[in-house]
Amino acid sequence: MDTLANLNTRQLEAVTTSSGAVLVLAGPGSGKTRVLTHRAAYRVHSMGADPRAVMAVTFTNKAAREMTSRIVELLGGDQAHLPGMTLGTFHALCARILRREADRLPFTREFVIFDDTDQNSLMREIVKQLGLDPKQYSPARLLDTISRAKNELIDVTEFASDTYFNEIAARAYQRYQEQLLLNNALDFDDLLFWTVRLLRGHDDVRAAYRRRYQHILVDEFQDTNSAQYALLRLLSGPEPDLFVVGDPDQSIYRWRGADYRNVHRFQEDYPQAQTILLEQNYRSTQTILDVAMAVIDRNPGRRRKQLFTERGAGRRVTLHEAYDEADEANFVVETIALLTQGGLDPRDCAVMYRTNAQSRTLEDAFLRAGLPYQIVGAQRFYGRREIKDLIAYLRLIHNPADRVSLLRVLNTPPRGIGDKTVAALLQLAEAHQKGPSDILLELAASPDDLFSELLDRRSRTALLSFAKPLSRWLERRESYSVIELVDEVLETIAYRSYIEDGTEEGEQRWENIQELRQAAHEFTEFGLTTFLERVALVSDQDTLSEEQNAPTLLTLHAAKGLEFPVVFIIGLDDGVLPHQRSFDDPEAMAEERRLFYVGVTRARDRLFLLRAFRRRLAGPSTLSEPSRYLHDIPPELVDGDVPSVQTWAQASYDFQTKWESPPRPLAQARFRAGMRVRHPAFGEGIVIDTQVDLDDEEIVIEFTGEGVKHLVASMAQLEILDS
DNA sequence: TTGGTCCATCTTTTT
DNA sequence: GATGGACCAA
Repeated sequence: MDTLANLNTRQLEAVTTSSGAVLVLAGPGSGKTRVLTHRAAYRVHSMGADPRAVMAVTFTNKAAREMTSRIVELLGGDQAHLPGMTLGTFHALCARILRREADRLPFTREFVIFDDTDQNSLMREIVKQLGLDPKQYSPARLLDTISRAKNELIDVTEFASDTYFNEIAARAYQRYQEQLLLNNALDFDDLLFWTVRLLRGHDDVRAAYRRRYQHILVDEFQDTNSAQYALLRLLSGPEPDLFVVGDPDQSIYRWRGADYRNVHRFQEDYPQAQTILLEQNYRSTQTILDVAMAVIDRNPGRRRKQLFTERGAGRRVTLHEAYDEADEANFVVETIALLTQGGLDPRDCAVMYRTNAQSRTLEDAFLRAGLPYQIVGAQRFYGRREIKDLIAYLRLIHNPADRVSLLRVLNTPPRGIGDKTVAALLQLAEAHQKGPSDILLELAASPDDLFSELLDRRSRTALLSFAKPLSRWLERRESYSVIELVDEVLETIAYRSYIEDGTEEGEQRWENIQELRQAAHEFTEFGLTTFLERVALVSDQDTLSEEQNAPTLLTLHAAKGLEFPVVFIIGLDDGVLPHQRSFDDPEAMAEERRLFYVGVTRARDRLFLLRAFRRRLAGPSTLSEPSRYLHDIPPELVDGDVPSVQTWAQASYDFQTKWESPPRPLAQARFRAGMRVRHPAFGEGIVIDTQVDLDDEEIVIEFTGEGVKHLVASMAQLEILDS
């Protein structure tokens, strides 16, 4: 094994520097993962560390997997070194600890993990219970407030009811926590929250984990939130071997509680910490790096990095203004087709966007062109209705206390259990101080004597049709494998005939179920608990396969940590990127800029930046302004031989002056089809079509030798020759 | 009382 | 263009 070969001086220093607290500030493409994996391997191989004492934390399972295989490779492909090394996401690690220590906690080791859909349905119920107006107190907003509190490790009793909204939120928080425990469920934030509580409250547990994890390594440190940081401090103890790698410029999860200031906090909390700066980039051309720096250097209050590469300048960045989002998508598809014809692998291309909604137009364009693509996230597999249904059945079998899952599947497929019957069941449960599942099971055991007077015949029959199979599944849950349970459930509830409605969509849904069956099959030896946990903790990034040779479509968030030879970033319009929801918050705006920076720095060789002249955001399509980031890019880095760049530059100039002037009244139509006109750049042409749009007129013109152009009357200096 | 259909609503990013 | 809520027929 050679853990130290092929490292530059800085990287070598990071890998071999002695124990203690070490902070590596690593620019994009500077070998961050490399340093991390080498250090882990070096600890074990050359310093004689027990692999069991090494813990490496990442944010996605994919990153964890990748790290595992790279460490294995470094250790000479010798799997024997790895057993016992702990590699995983914060959430997976916490889930593991909590299951192990469940007897000290207010839930059992069978707890389920609620995803956002589950959280939402629970909160909706609570809003109803509290008699709140869901418009004013939307479940999403309440959950957001609660999540933020949990990330700051603030529990219900500490939650400040300093505003009227927070007073309401405090009540919702209280209920929400009660209901979670009643369901024997934890949400994502709870995984971290309870682990910190556990370690803080139990000296022996804390001591045991500290003894166990002597060497801790953290990837993407800039994305840690307060709870995660507290957890790291608790685990690493007063004499840490704590190695964190991050880049504040790539911090893009503030909205999820991440706080890049943890980087500064780290330096304050560990005054002896070594800080190592990695600036040499092994990924991109210098042009791409220069574009990236030009953009990010405008963010205030940051430590500047001078990114450099030995790769040379490379090609200039291509800017393109499309007419609308369909045109934008077509440009992407056509360009990829062209590049592919030139010998490029389709899988070397990636298309990135700010919001998932933007993927639809792209998918359309790819489909129409008959070209394959793969997409990360969007409608996440485990978020699909049919998958959630089946998982809910499994979760219920695993943990009958899970009311949210029970209520989801109780009448799916429909079996005559409507609102009234559900209400009756819940009331009965309430009256007997039991969970609704317990009532169902008792009903199944003795249908006649119990509750008969409390439920009308219809409800009882309907409930029995669910209760009977449920009790049968519960009897079998120990002896059956996951796949056997899945098949048993599918069979009993006749799920196939329920979702296959003859449409293509139904067909697709059944195929998804088959895919889940396949996944369940792979978990035969691990059992239901592990299966459900994995299902709850997979992320979109984890779904990316490298097998398919097709371009990748993904959000800028999902792109972090990846790289592609050719990158398209679409939707460079103000309001999309930066997103309009961030406009009034300077911190959020700084994050939008970082997001763009992340996108740019994914590119190895070529970068295409696209925007659309008009775009549909919400409601009708409107004219859009170019993203402010485009103005920050030095013109000499931009490819000038794309004809539309001039149009774009002019348009952007005109837009600026236009938006600064007072709104104009509705435009008068000046042009008609058939008119001959002259344009300063395109020459003479014939008007094909015109349309008045609010304060302007759009004209489609066929220019001699230049083809068809869409222009706007106020911008294009058109001269009418004759009509 | 249930279950289907229709309509309005909104759509940032996700472990 | 999905998702939840309101409305209506059986």
